[in-house]
Amino acid sequence: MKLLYAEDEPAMSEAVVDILTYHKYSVDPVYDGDTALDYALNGQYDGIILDIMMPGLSGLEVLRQLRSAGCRTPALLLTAKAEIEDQVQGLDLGAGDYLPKPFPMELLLARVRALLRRREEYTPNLLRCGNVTLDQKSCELSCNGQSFVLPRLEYQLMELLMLNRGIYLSTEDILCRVWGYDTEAELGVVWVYISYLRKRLSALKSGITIAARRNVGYTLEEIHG
Amino acid sequence: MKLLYAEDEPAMSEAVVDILTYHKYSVDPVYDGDTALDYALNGQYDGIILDIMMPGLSGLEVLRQLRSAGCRTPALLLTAKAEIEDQVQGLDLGAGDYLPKPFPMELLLARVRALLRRREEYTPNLLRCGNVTLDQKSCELSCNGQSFVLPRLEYQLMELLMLNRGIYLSTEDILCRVWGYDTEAELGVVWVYISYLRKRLSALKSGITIAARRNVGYTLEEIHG
DNA sequence: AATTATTAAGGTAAAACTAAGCTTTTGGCC
DNA sequence: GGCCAAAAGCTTAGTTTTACCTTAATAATT
Repeated sequence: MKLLYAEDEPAMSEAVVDILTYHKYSVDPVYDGDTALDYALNGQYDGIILDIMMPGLSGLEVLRQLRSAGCRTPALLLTAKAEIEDQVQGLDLGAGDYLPKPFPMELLLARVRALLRRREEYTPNLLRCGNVTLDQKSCELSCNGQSFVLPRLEYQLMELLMLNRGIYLSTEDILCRVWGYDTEAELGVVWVYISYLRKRLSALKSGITIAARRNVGYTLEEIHG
Repeated sequence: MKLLYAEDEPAMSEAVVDILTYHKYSVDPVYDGDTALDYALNGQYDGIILDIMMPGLSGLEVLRQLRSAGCRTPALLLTAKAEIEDQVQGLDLGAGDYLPKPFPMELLLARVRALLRRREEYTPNLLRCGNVTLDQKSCELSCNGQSFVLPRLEYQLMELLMLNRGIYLSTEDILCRVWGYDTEAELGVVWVYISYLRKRLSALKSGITIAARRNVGYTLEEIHG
């Protein structure tokens, strides 16, 4: 589970990151509102924790802009001053929850769990392309009633392609975004995994393929005709 | 995609240039503010990355002067000190984004993509000459409903010609600007590619040709009469 | 032990380049 | 002006290189 955590006070941030990391969450800490907004819009998070009082955009403002951009990721607001007005405003903006500082860590963890549970109930986490679906929770690639549970890298590659339909992603881009920019792996592994996915898509008799353009990259494409 | 990157610290610069080049960006590295301003004003860039702390003009100052000169190229600011005041100032000056050092390379790449995506929304990326169009994203050369996807070198040559309509470009110039100033290739290869493009333009029954002037160079020309 | 990840090797088609012979232009010379 | 030769430009066919694809073998995890 990937969380975004915006908090300007370093000591506070470090403590919370430690506790969340210890509990197996993957946390991206940011230290101001503008960065938080940027990360939230460009990254794929399961939940967002926002301090309200921050340099730049306030947590409330970040949330407002996120929602108006169509982002539905559940959010939890933190604040030093437990003012009613802020609370109301935050909840109106679609914050799932609201936590006044200071708070015991147990409470934070409980809230985070609740936040993520709520997400799981409502969001099916299904990516779709043509007649193929990819379940982001179970990593199942399905089509025509059949399905595979994809291994980690195959899944991540498929997800990347599905999230970028119509955009050609270069081999280097893919390597960097799936394997990490500092990976030791060579370009060839991307070709190998593209090949694996193609095999699966054809085994499912899916209506989509991975199209390649020399010197450009790969993208998902529906077969028509 | 062409980027200008101003950074005074050599190790940092080299690392970033490497990673950007690897991802198919064409990067011009400069090492101080004055040079950055000069390049930005005289070159054609799709994006500008500026370190704030630099000898000579600071990144902020470069940006200020650029904007006041009417340059709208999207910019990304980098800085060691994540100071609020700088950030606000930078964003007010029309920097599209702001990235505090140190940062993970993935983040830089994500920012650059976002920066250029924003630009692409506004610019249609279509070059036109007569009844022929060249799509700078998909490399499609189109006319009368028909089209070719051009290979890399043919595309770059066509782009160069389209960007310099009415100007005669010498064979040496073309070799240097398409193949690179340090290429091993001989002049003849330019003639070969001119020939390829002429063949395509005529296959499309286009209304333009590549005109040659002995001892001068080549340019695109509309056929009339 | 089984699944997943990576490397290595061999193949293919497209793209890039070379070389050779051709055509056109230019300018000197009668 | 007309002729010729040299230079410049043009085109094609064939070769080399690159990028991509696939499979199989090996290594690492679980």
